[in-house]
Amino acid sequence: MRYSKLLIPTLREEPVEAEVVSHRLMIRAGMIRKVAAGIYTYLPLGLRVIRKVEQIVREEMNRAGAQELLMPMVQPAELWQETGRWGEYGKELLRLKDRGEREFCLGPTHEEVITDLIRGEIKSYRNLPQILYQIQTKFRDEIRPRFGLMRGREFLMKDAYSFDRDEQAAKASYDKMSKAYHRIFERCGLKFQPVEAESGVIGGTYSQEFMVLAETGEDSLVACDSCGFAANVEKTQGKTCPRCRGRLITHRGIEVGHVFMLGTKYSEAMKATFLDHNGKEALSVMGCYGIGIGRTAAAAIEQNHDTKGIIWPLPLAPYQAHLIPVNEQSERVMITSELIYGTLSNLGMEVLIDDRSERPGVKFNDADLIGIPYQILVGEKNLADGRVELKERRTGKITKVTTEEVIDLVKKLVLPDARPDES
RNA sequence: CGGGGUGUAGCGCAGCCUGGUAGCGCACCUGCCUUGGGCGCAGGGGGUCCCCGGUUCAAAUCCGGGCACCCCGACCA
Repeated sequence: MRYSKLLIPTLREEPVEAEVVSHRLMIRAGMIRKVAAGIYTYLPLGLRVIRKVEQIVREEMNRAGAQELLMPMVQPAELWQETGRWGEYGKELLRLKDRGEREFCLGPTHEEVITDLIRGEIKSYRNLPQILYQIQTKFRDEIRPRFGLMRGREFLMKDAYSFDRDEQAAKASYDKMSKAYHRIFERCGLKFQPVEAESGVIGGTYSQEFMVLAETGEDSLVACDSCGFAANVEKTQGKTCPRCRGRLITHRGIEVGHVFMLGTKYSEAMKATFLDHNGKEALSVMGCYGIGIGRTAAAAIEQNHDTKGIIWPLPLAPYQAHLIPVNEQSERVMITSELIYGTLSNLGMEVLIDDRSERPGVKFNDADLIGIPYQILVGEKNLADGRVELKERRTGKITKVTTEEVIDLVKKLVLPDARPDES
């Protein structure tokens, strides 16, 4: 894509409202803009990153045998009254009435809706297990939204729900999802730690949180230095590991995913039953599994940035290569740039070419801020020797090579991770 | 929801105490100039001073009420 045609409103100055680095950098890099407290517009660059996260999540959910569906954001009060959560959920549940004075809420989660679906459609053990997921906008009227996409009121979440014939089968679904989560966060290029956790308002028997390790994280977790046990702080008292009595070390983290064994809490309340192989009525055993999409993107920035800006892990980068003609008035620079741009694009790469009529310093600084992992600099200076520069954003390392070589190099660096361009 | 703070141009702020022509930097537009790290010169556009009410000859400024947003504490992907 051509920079001059894109809406990427970068800012030189620090937005004062933003406290944490991911929030600041997302605003400065022109990825998001605030509409109201905890409610944001994703600009083109931000949306591309969101789509990258979504796509990885989608691929791994599908690989694990989950099926994608899409449920409504507006949900009728009746379903919530059935489980008793209309009364329990409190002010975080944003309630509204339609023109006929019927009560609804904006969905903060979808156990009621999915259980309603399944009880109507699944009547036999032969149709179990079912794992269904969606990537959808949630609304939780948080007491105090903050930190940009890290804790918004409106946010994108992948939520999955499993239905099984018994505890044992449910555990298998749970393990499948847990394994998928490991793959997802690995593929996103994040350092993370699964921890044992409480199950909170969602209810259920046990749960695991997936924490991205970052100093600025809102959550604390403890990890054993000898046996690998890890838990969130509420779950563990004491300084010694409950498993092996080793030493527990505290870390900060950002909760990006959560897997729950729900048991029969919802199937019982909503009478989601099926006939087992003896023809006897039985309750579905459920699990639910969330991933904060925007929060994952924000966590990636918390973990990958420097004083100049964002350093995207390649799989989440809005573009894979950032081509900078240093002086767009030089014919030679432009011819070489266009050649590289065309060739890389034809190879299926996502290339951003900065064709703006800006001074070099502006382009360099914007490039470092936006944080695309590979920059290709084309300027008179090196072109005199028939060379261009390949700069790695993370290390700042510059390699001077010929045009043919840079195409070959970037191809090798980028294509093993290349995904089809969804836009 | 409690405590603290802010609301003036797209962004960052000054002006408010002591009422009297609404300002500065960045960004934006035009022209010239410049092109390897956020150039330079000249000209220019842009404001319900958060909203409602009050005091006053006169309110961004003083008073009352409301709203929004930010920060600190208990819940959550």
